[in-house]
Amino acid sequence: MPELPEVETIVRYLQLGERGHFAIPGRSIIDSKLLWERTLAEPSPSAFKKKIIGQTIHKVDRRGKFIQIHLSGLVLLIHLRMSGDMRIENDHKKDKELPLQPHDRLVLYLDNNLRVAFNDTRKFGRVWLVDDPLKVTGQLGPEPLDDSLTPETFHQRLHQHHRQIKPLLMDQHFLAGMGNIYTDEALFLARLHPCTPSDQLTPQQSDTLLTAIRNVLREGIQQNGSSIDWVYRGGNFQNTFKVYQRTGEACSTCSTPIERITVGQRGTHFCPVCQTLDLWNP
DNA sequence: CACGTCACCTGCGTGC
DNA sequence: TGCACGCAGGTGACGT
Repeated sequence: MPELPEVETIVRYLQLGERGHFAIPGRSIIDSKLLWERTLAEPSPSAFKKKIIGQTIHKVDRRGKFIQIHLSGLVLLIHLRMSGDMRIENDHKKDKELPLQPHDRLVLYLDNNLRVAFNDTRKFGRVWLVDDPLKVTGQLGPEPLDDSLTPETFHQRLHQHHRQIKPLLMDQHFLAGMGNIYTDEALFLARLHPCTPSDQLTPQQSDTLLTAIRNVLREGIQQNGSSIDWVYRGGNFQNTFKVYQRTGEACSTCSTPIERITVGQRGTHFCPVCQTLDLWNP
């Protein structure tokens, strides 16, 4: 489910709640419930409970695909992996607690009767409670939407590797936030074959690629993310996919059927005519 | 260093 | 209807 735009959508939801209700900044945490132990990467379940109770939520932001909930001196980091989601709701009326949902893995109880649930069907998601978020996010590459990443730097970084462009873009050490959907979409916009060696891009192609990446991410954020599971949140990006999961459909540019191949063990969608692999390009 | 394979998990769509 | 199979938005540990 979540790539950068979906994580950004969730972060905004945690910051603002819905229609002005359910915002979590300013609240304090009065209890926690861990329903699946392996969800918690760090620290131990008992230390987690002890440390998190009494903490105040100061702000929520994002680094790559990590949600960062800044507390009083500690930071709660959440990675949604494939199927994670966050939900804020009214916990109880009087003494009766609302039943939890299937696949809820961790629940935080706030001081105003709200509860925040981390729900994760496939159990791949992870949560860390640490003093220094860089312990977890320190090795991430640059934020693609940050202006400090210039086209020149991006081009240089591409040329520091000799790798297929798609797996490189999805490598979180190289760039933080790209996933399978947005990478396929960006490569289509930039007219680059997913297997193009990263050090063969011309400065012009690198520039076009960075612009394409920023365009798909911004569009994704504007549409509140992509997935089917996100419809309730207003996510709409799936309706704008040009290649992802459109195998066999006509390319929007040249009408050639979109192809699906496997690159780096991931399903990869592209137009074989618009996205040619020219290994001899100047 | 680049790349392949497997592991971690559950659920859904497809085709027999 | 039942069932096997392939596939899924991510990542990290290994082996070559």
